[in-house]
Order: sequence, then structure tokens, then C-alpha cells
Amino acid sequence: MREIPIYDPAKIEKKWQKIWAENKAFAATTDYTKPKYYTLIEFPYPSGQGLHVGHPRPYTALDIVARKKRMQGYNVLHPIGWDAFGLPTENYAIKNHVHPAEVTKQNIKHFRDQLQMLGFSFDYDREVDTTDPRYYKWTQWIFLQMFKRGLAYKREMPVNWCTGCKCVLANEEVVDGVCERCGSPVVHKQQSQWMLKITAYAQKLLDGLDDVDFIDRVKTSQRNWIGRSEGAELDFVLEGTDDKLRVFTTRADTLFGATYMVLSPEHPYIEKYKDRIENYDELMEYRAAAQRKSDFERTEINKDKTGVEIKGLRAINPMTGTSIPIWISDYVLMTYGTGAIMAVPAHDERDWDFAKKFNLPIIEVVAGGRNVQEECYTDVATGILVNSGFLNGMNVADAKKAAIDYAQEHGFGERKINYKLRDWVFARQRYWGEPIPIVHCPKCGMVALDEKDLPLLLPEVKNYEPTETGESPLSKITEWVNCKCPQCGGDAKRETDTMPQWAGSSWYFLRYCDPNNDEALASPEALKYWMPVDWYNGGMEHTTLHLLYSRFWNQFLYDIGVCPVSEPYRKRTSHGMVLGTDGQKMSKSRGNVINPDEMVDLLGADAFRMYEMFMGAFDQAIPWSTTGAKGCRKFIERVWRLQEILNDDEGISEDMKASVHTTIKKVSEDFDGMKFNTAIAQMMTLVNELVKKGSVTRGEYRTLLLLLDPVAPHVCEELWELCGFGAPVYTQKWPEYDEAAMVKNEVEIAIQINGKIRGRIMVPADLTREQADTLRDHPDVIKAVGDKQIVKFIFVPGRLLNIVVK
RNA sequence: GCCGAAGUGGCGGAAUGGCAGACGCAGGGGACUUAAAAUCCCCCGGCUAACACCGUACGGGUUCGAGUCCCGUCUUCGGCACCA
Repeated sequence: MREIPIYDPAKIEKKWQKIWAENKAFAATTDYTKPKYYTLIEFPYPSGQGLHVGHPRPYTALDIVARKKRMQGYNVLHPIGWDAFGLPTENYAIKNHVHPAEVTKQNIKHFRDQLQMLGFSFDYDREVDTTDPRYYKWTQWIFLQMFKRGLAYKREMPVNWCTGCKCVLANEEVVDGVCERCGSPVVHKQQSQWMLKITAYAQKLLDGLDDVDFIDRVKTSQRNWIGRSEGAELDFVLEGTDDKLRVFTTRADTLFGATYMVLSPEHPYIEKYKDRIENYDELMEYRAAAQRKSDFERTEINKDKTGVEIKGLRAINPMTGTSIPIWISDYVLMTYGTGAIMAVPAHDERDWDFAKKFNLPIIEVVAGGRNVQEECYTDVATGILVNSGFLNGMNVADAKKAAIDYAQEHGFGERKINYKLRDWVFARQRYWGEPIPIVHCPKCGMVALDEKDLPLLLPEVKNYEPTETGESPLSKITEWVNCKCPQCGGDAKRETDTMPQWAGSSWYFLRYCDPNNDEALASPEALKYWMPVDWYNGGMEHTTLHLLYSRFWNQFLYDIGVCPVSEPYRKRTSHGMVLGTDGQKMSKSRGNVINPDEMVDLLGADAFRMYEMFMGAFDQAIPWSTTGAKGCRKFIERVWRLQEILNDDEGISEDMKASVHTTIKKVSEDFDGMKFNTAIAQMMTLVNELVKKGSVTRGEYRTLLLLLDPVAPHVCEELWELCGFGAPVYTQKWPEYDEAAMVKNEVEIAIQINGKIRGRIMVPADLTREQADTLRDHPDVIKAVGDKQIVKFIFVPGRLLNIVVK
């Protein structure tokens, strides 16, 4: 047995990190003739706490993919950057009286050091930082392009106002009626807001999903969020006027059963017909009460319906000519459809509840259910129309079509598609964000800054706290706010809102392609070569918003000819969370947070990386186990000690051929299929075999190190060097497997009688179904069958023999 | 309520419809050692002396054969919540 050095991860990890950095081992080249591969992880928010053990899981996974693709000859772009604008940094700055830019600088350094400690093969020459003016210049530029095309606009609207952050939140940031970030109550407030017209892209965002390789649940959640629904808009004449009340419905077939209507409490007709309405005050009271509730309360209390009838205003059902009452209720939302509905209590749960409570008539128009007076009937698949004039006898689908056609012919309606998706509130009254490059001119109105004046820099301020009025701290810097109008040259004022954190992350993948370009967000050549991202991995929590927003920006940039592809990501996967040892989400308050620095001290970066991958299925949440992680350290030491039994044979020994090639195949396929845990298990199996055998050839060791390198790169490089295998592993080629070498001569198969195992026999590996008939004479088979009569003889090559007897 | 994912040993988890529990952790036994650590070998779902039998949330079904497919039920987790 040979004398070997001691495995000292602290030493060899530093050594190789230095060598990689000095040689720019992982820099993507600008040789656009080579095949490319673009791997992307969601760039982190550099928080003050540093990395937690959740970060390295997706990073290691795509690092494995990137390292393997490089070895397979691809020009790989595997970049990293910082999504550094945002509230926690700003709050820290307020509390500690430091400039957020200073805090950001420190946090980024901390994060970068930690990532380097783990040996990720990022191309650090392409780092981007969303708070860098050279970066946000282009974030502002994209905003201006949207503004010029009417996709960025300002509108007076009720906004979610966080009483803690003193700032407007997107609907998506309000969770259970409180601020997602700080937990303070959220109230409604009227304010003029910057909006991005993402709704203009609803259908494109939906269609684009057909051509990309996202896991199904991601596609589903995108589709649900966009929420396309096909129906019709129909007009109901207001009795005694020439005016019409427009509703949206997906159930035009049930029009004969519409026995009343419901308006949102904010519906403009209440003002318009104020003089005709007898109980206006009562309605106002109801509206005020509804507005005091947050959206959450309005929609959460769904057990008990409330509402008030509008006295003095009625509508005519266009099918039946009947006069029907009109109510207001907060279950009808002004923000969806037309803010008014026709109520068909017999066939809609909500309408049914409402009708029951207020004693409104329920008329069955779709037969097939039980008594609609007692139970609502909503089955559209089997119902047949009744009490509906010319629609009688039709199924629901045909009746829908016929009803809408009729409405169209008679001029009271048309087909209409609605989306739940709403426009994106795109402004924060905060300091630490991209300034919106717009000037308010008393003469010219809202004017875009000249593109040559970008970036519009964030000015220095003394105090980062938002003002009590809810305006951004920028509004207090008069020398910055007061400016000249770019159009007329007169006195004007700058917009003082900043962009939300989502802005910088909506296009960063484009910047990585050409991060130092001052003439464009990236050169057309670079974008054409690198885009789309081949594999994007991120958290499940970003599969709705970030994914939708960034796809929207990319599609917009495609439409204006900046980006060469309409869909930015070819493949999107999501990783599972790393939970605390107690199976709960890690959090400071639970005290179950695992610190990666300590783990690397204890295990070394290679074992740490390996455990992150070995702990379980990549897309599932798994609790951390430090003792489990030690198992990976043990495995690496086992690989290290293979040196002791290394012989001089450069080839692969005959008896190991099948195992080695099976391992190459399994590891190659499993890395591509995100099954990192089983790839590692296979390598463990191979090592166990080698240890058992007591000797390993240089050829076998080489192959093992090449396969293991993406997971545990430092130790593999070190062993490679110790064995004198030549140029570093990162310059080597990925091994290929030989299907023929994997075939064994003989295999053990199971003998089953009526599906129960009764023995095992060795048979030639290539035994076919036809040849298997000879097994009837095999002594073990004869014994197993006994004196029973054979009914059926089933042979599965290489697997088993099942004999059905009676 | 709706959408999605998932229920397999003490634990993390493996299994193109074909020998359930690969691989690892924890545990037990042994070797080596003055001793310990490390390492190596053996055992490790239940019930059994053994054979047998029973075992993949529960109840049915399809099949020569089901953890895997179908129907129904329950539970857990994640997301959305009156979207007409």
C-alpha cells in the first residue's frame, strides 16, 4: 500500500480557487463560432446576513451543469450578479446612518467571498450590479422605450399603502392584508401611480409558454396568473332610459335565468343615476364600509354575502324582456370585467348564496341537477338547456355559442376575452431604486429625458426616510427636483418616484451577454449568440411574478428589435428549499439556521457541495442533516484513499468495464436530468466496488475523477495533479460510455410462480423470449412448478420469468 | 373552495408496469488498537426458530405482474383566493 498525503480541504480548496481565478478558467469566450450554453441562476439579493445554506443548492446544481458542458466542448456562460436595490438595505441605511451604496458594497463583497469559498465556476468578469449607474442606465432606457410606446403610463388609482414602509405595494406584495416585507397593515389610498401595461402582453405571455421547456407546474402557475377566460360582454337596457349596463359573462347560455344584476359598489352608474336612485345615501354608506375593508377582507369573508338593492333603477333582461332589480355588493369587483354582473342564481354558487340571502328568484335554465331552489347546479359538461326559448334542448357549449350569436345579431353583445392579469404598479416612494427618467413640465406635461442624458443618477441625500406625505425622499432635494424641460427648456420638475426592485431583475440575463457595453444594453451580436438562456433555475416563489415580468420585458424588447428572441428562457426548473433539521423553514426566530461558513469549516467545500446535491431530489424541500453531510465527507476521503491501491495500468480492467461504463452513462444522464442524488449514489457504488476489489487502475481513477469533478472540483483537481494525469481537469474532455462494454455475459433473473418469487437463476444476458422456452427444462424451474399445470409462460429478458400455473 | 405537488424502513431517500427499500445517515455486532478516533467486515421493514406470510396513506379496479396505470377517499405541504 502506498503512502499518501493527508486530505486537507482547507489547503487544497484555496489552492485551486487561486489557480482557477488566475487562469480565468471559467470565463466565457467571445468566440461566437463555438456551440454555446447559457446557464443562469437567479442572482441573489446581497443581504446583510450573507449566504444561507439554501443559496448553494441551486448554485451547485447549475455549477455541475456548467462544468460538465464546458468539458463537453461548449462555450459556457455561467454568470453571477447582484440584485442590490431594495428595502432591507435602505432600512439598514436609515437605522445606521450609512449610505445604502456603502452597505451594498460591503454586502456584495461578503457574498462574493462566500461564493468563491464554495468554488463556483462563475465568470466573475461579467458580474452585474443593478445599483451600478452603468447598469441602471439601461434599466431607465428600457423604461423610456415603454413610455414612448404608451406602455408606461400614470394613473390615479386606489393603491395598497403600507403603513410601515410608507410606500405603495403591488397587489402581489400584499399577503393576508399585511405587507409581505414588514408585516404592517396595508390600507387603500388614492394616488397617481406609474403603471406598466403588462396586460397588453397577456396573450403573448400565454402563447409563449407553448414553445418553452418549463416544468409543468411552472407553466400552470403562469397560466393561472394570466387567467384567460372566454366569454361575452352583454348589454342590459336600464329601464326607462336609453342607457345600457354592460356585463361580462362566461355563461351567456344562462341568460334566460338572469333574475337580477349586481354592480360593484364603486360602479360609475351610481353617480350617473344619483337623481333617480331613491336610497342613494344607503348605497354610499355601503360603499364607504366596503372601501374601509382591504381587498383581503373583501374577498376573504366569502361565507356571508352582503349587499343593498338600488331603489329606482331596474334593468331589462334582453332575452326575456323581464324587468329585474339591480343590487350592489362588494363581491363584484370594479377591477375585473366591467364591474357589473348578471346574476344567474340557479347556476352560479355566489349568485345562489346571494339570492338565497335576499330572497331573489331562482330560475332553472340548465337541467340535469337537483332542485335548484335547494342547490346550485354548475355542471357544464352534461347540462341541457330548459326554460330558455330557442336555446332549449341544447348542451351548454352549443347554447353559449348560440346565445352570443343571437346577442351579436340583435346588437346587444359580443364575444370577449378577459384576463385576470392586471397592470403592474411600477413605482415606489423610496430612495434606493432606479430614478424614473421623466420630467413634469407645466407646459408639455410628462416628458421623457433625452436618452443621451442617461443614466439619471440617484442624488446624494442626507436622510433616506420616506416623507410623511408618502412622497419619496428625493422630493426634498430641490436642486435635483428642479430642472429644465427637455422639450421646451422651461422650468420643470423631476419625477421623484423610483422603480420597484423587480425592474433590475427583469432584464439582467441580457446584460450578462455583454456586461460592459456603453452603447447598448448589449450588442446585437452578443445577444444573438447567447440568447436564449438554455437553463434557468430559480425558486418556486418566483415562478409567477419575476418570471412573468422578465418574460414581458424580454418580449417587449423583442418587439422593438433589441432582443433577438421573444422568450428569454428555453428551460426553467425550480429547486426545493433547504429546511432546518426540524423540518421547518429556516428562520432566525426559529433558531434553526445553518451557517454555510461553519459547514465548510467542518466538511470542506467539496463535501458541502456534494451533500447539497445528495440530500434528496433536487426539486423537493429537504431538511438539513449535518451527520448526513458527514457521510459525503467520508465518501470524498474514500475517493482520496483510492490512491493507496492505485496500480500502473492506464486502461480499465476487464472486470470493471461494465461498472465503469454504466457509471459514465448514469452520471451523464442524471446530471442532465437534474437527478444529482442518484448520480452521486452511482459513483459511491463504483467506489465501493473498487475498494472491495482492492485495486484501481489509473484509467479507472481518471474516469472517476472526471465524473466527480463537477460536484467536488477541488479534490478532483488535486488528485488529478497528484497522480500526474496531465493538464487540469477543467481543460479535460467529459468521458464517453461504450454501450457494448456495459453488457454482461450472464445475468441473474427471478423465477416467479403466479407473480410470487420462488427462486433465482443465472441465464445468458442476451437470452431472447424465443430461446427462453428452453428454461422449462431448467431444474430450478421444474422444481418451482412442481406438479402444477403451466397456463402461461412469461419471460422478460434480463429481468424475470413468471410462470402462471393452476 | 380552486390549482399544484406529495404520502415508501428509525431518518434523507432509490426503483423505463417486472426481484420494493439502491445510495447514504442513525443503530447493533465483530476485527484492528494499551485505549479511543479513524478504518475494515457482518446485520439492520414487520412477524417468525425457520419455511411461509404480511408490507409503498386507505378502499376498490385493470394486469401474468401495480409503489408505478384507472376510479373513489383521507392526510400533509405550497400557491391562489367571491375573477362573473
